[in-house]
Amino acid sequence: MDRIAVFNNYLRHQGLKNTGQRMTILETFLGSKSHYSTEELYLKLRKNHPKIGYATVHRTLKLFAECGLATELNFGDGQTRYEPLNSEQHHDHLVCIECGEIIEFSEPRIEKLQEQVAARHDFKIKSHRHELYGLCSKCVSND
Amino acid sequence: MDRIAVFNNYLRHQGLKNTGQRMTILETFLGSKSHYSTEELYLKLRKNHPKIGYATVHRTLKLFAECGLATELNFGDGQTRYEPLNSEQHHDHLVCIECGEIIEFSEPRIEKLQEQVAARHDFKIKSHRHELYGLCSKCVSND
DNA sequence: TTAGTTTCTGAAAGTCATTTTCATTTTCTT
DNA sequence: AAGAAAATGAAAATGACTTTCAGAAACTAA
Repeated sequence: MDRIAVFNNYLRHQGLKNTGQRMTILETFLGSKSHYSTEELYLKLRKNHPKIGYATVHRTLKLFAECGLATELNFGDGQTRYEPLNSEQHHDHLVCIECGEIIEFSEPRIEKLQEQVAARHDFKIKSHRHELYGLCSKCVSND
Repeated sequence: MDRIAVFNNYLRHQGLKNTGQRMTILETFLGSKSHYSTEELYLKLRKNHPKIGYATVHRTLKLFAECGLATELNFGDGQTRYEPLNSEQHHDHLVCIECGEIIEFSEPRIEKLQEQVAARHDFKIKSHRHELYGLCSKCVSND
């Protein structure tokens, strides 16, 4: 089942309607590997679809997150970002505080240790956030 | 050098002034192990110091963060929280999504692995954020 | 297909935490 | 003690996000 089908299923299941705007937003969102904020996606969409409003983009991104097609990210710049879920393996992020570049990483050994930490505290993990902030290779050398 | 001296040093060094409000806020802040939001600290201060304004509390907390006396935390509830830096060992957080409890943990092996990840990407870490969200022991058993 | 019901949409207004403004007060330096 | 610089508190502004609402579009049943 591809991601468009996932979304349609979710809509039907929730008694929601499939609209042109939602499809347009989904296609644009999936067709990029960016970590969009609502604002950024809205501006990008506006070029070809000037009639889609900000509120619709916002509401639709939240729908993506609800149905598991996107993950909400927050890198502390005051804007929530949405990452398309590529059914790829789980990953976390390196965030360059100079140029804003976002690099994905995964480290199963860290995940393991997280589980151990949680077990130590009788804590049941539902989700986590792990971000490393600093300078990417380009910005390190330009300093 | 105790933490009050650290703050005074910082003020002098930046050409800022030492005021009664700043000292009051610092003492109250340090005299608790909470993870205060601006709002919470403001309300607590108001009991004994009703003339200290919200903006001053806010500005002062940012000063604490600047001079290293506090760490800004964000657990996704829409409020920035400030944690007094106890010159204790670095730690990260378990956050209970049911009752809001915040548990500190530290795991040097995770820190090590983070460094390895960064090295892999030629990335220079300046700071990081690592939070595990889920249910604390109490909330797990009440489910 | 169509009427009828429900949900959507976009624009504008509303929230809420945070930040800034500004007139006045306080601190610090000579 | 006087002048210069910064701080304060109240109120207004900001900015991301969320809600409202009236008209538009999508679904459903006959």
